[in-house]
Amino acid sequence: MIQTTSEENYLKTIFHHAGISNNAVSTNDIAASLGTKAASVTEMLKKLSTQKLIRYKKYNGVTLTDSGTKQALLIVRKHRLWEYFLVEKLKFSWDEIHEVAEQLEHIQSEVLVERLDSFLEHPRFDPHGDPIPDKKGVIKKSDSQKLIDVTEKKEAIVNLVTDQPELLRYLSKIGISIGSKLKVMEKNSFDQSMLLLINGKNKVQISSSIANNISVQL
Amino acid sequence: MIQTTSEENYLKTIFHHAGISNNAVSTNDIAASLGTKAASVTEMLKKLSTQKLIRYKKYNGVTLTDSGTKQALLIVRKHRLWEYFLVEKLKFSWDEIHEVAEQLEHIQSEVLVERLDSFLEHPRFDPHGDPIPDKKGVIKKSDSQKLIDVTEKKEAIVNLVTDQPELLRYLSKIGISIGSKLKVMEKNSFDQSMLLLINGKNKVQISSSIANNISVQL
DNA sequence: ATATAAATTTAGGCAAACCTAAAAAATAAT
DNA sequence: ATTATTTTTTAGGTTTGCCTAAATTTATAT
Ligand SMILES: [Mn+2]
Ligand SMILES: [Mn+2]
Ligand SMILES: [Mn+2]
Ligand SMILES: [Mn+2]
Repeated sequence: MIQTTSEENYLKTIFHHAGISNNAVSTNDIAASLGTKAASVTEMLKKLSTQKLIRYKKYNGVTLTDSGTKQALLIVRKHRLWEYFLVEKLKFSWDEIHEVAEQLEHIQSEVLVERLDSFLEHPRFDPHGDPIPDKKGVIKKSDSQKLIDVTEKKEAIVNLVTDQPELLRYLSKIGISIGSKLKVMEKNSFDQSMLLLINGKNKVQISSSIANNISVQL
Repeated sequence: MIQTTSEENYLKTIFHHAGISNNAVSTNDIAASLGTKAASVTEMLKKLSTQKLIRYKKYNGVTLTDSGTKQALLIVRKHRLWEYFLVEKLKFSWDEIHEVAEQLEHIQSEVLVERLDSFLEHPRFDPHGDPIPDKKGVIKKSDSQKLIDVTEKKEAIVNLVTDQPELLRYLSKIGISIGSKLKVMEKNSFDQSMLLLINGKNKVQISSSIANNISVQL
């Protein structure tokens, strides 16, 4: 069954909130993410429920069924493949791509996704470091930890950042990208801010909210 | 002002029916093309009219305004650029691309269109030979005539075919593509069918309805 | 010129996806 | 254990884009 763009956006949002362990997601959280109102969410949950894409019991939040998860993974796959395309082929910067990918992810054509994947030579991560699910919806788990949890004096490689334009532009400005080598010079125990040495060159002080949106591999 | 997908489809349909000289287009023709009913068309015409995209007078058909023409040309530009992309980069065949391009043409992002155009190195014709409007909406007119009008014994190069999947698959089967050299061996004056020599190799008999959907340059 | 047919518009409804305001249920605080 | 707060659902509307059926206008045929 083919979903509407709106239904797809709900599935994707539920997927992102549920995390790997498929926790129940609340009506309010969905509404907040989608910029709609709780009443609208309730309506849509009923619809998705009759389509067996979610498990919904009044007042109890929702979880994705296997079928719903599969659909959500396909949308995420498309989103990330298109983001990779925009950066690698069309020379967009990583902060310009999300909105366009939000549109492109809803293009309905199985063959298009697979041809795009081949053309891009089966990328495994999008420009922000997020893993791209394969055709079957399998995601490669890379071990990664938040920069904020890295102990002083340790070195680490950036492998994932949050896909938020303002953050991304800021990171570009201070010279952080996927693959950057960071050394944690100092951690301020009061406000959790950090002094970083980036690629062995520049020292930059970052706040905890920045450090919270960067993940690294040691 | 940003148009809905539906509004864009109406503009594009009016554009295609109006031809170069921007003739008035009838309600019924629009309905037939879009697979909707005349009543729905009338409704939409009122809406497009208040947006000054068309000139509409009850019972008199519609014409595009300059603004409407500009919008239509942009949609056509996007459709054809995406078709070119699908064939040249993703290795689709020319009969598989129209439906996907119908979706892609509605992606809203000015920068995307221009980056795509650059990436493709500013193609001037789509895979069916249709001209791609430039950024300003200018279309290069190539002189071209219908194969059905070519006189016996003349040779000609295929430069445009109608974008209809069944036709395209048939042409592929008999070995006709853009750039093929055709020699008109015989014209049957009874049913307008033709015997063609394709690229100096194969002789193929085609009906008038096929010949009507192929254009050539002498 | 008048009757018939075809094209177009109007009137009244429907489904999707949103909204606000009010009611109901669940949670938290005294 | 009540009361207050928060969360969620229900009820009733709106907009967009579609529909059918009926009315109106235009075109065609006798
Ligand atoms: Mn994104
Ligand atoms: Mn991303
Ligand atoms: Mn096409
Ligand atoms: Mn085409």
